[in-house]
Amino acid sequence: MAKAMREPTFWILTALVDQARHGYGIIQQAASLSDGQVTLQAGTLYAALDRLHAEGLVAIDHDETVDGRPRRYYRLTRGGVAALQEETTRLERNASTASRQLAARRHLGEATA
Amino acid sequence: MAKAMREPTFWILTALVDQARHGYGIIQQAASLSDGQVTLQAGTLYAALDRLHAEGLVAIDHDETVDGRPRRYYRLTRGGVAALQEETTRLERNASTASRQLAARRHLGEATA
DNA sequence: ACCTCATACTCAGATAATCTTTATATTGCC
DNA sequence: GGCAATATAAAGATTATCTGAGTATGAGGT
Repeated sequence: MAKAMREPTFWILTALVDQARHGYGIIQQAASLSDGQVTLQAGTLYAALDRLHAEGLVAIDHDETVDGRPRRYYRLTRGGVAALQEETTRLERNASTASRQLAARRHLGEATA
Repeated sequence: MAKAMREPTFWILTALVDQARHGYGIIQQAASLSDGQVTLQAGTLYAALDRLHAEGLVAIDHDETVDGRPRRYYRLTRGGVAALQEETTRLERNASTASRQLAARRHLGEATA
């Protein structure tokens, strides 16, 4: 079965589509894009970034140091963009299949409890 | 963060929308609805059905015995229909957000590698 | 001076859904 | 006789994510 991307991973990629961002910036962008519905956990995020980097979906853009604290910026690779595009298409298809089935059920008077 | 439903779970619920089905029937319906893209594993399926039953999203419709082998039919509860509807809406929103971001990127000439 | 909040990252341990594999059993086809 | 399809169950492994703690700085409030 087509390996499903998990939600946090999906939002990380989506947050990086328009520009390179550092960890905290990704968390904020994901929250903003989802109208506050998505709150990425720090532990999830950095683990996922390591994994996505190893898989070649994100690359390290550059490192900065601000007030003695390091900041690492990440960006999508071409593979990352392609993966997100594929995933988006899959989500659309899944949603429309379920929608169609749900609509068909409604026609029938909703017998089941 | 809104607890994300995993794909196999999503397909099990979708396969049960129109009628009660037994395990093997669910596997076939999921394959059919997804044009062969989804192949539910038996181990995943029965574990998920137990879980979904415990959560009240699916109910046992009835048991049959065919050739000495038991067959258990499952159906969606109202809660199951509602959960699938919610999940479908979420998928649509997620997909359209990612779509919008991807489209915006395309405008910019795709600088990043 | 002290506290809290926002920023920014790291790591250890637990949880939970899924996957893999194995087992069992019958029917029908070649 | 053996293999594929039907049909379910259960043990063991994998893995992404979550929880929670730790480290550290600067700004704003009391």
